Amino acid sequence: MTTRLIHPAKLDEAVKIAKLLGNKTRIQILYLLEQQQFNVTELQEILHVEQSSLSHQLKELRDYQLISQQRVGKSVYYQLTDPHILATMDAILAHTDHVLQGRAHDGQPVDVDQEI
Amino acid sequence: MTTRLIHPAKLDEAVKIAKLLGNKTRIQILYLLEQQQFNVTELQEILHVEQSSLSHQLKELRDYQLISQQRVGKSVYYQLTDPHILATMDAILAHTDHVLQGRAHDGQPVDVDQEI
DNA sequence: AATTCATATGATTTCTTTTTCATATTACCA
DNA sequence: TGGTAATATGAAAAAGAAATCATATGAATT
Repeated sequence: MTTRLIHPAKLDEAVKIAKLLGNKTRIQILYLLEQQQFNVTELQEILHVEQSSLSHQLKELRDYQLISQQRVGKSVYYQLTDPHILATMDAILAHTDHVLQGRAHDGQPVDVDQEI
Repeated sequence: MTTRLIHPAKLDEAVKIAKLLGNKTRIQILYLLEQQQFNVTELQEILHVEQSSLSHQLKELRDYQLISQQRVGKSVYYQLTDPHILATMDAILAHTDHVLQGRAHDGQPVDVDQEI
């Protein structure tokens, strides 16, 4: 019987993506930018993350080319570069639903999104 | 315009899953167990990971109920508990392909899997 | 041109994850 | 029953990621 492993280069890449998504702030940023573009101040207010910290996170997403910047006067707007990542995020969120459903023993439906 | 955020509980869960997949050994374990069950020694040999280290990784996957154990004599066999995770993994691997294709400038097709 | 607002960056500190080491547990075998 | 093979576990060490702090940059405003 022949056993397959994930090819090393592919594996590295997969781990990188998963790590990027393995952070609250970064997931929320992607989730927000899916809806529209935001500048850094707006993201800061929505996410309650400190300026520098947010900036560092944005850099990670930029470095991986998931988002891109565009300067408008004093502010910098961010948008999704690679909508393909949304499919991956959706898969994770779908799994999340699956898990939350499965573990919700009180029969209450799980509230999925939150308006702000 | 109304902006949506991911609900906190869901977000936490999503981050957990993503983190679990954000590790070479753990992804490979899931990829292997998708194919068949393996005991710890077999996994060790295939993955070249030290016994204790592997055992700790298996525990994480167990704790999150992605895999389960079954003792057979002296050895312990592991299997996937929640095949739903495979959809998530596939999405990540698909994104990986997308990225590797995009960055492959030499026109060479990217070798995806590896037999062992 | 000096000041202020928005954002970025590098270095340091703090927190988290992973590995390693030593030891425990459980089953099999002589 | 004592020994050994397979796996698990807790604690400590090492490696990695995130937050914080101080400062830099770049555009607007006075």
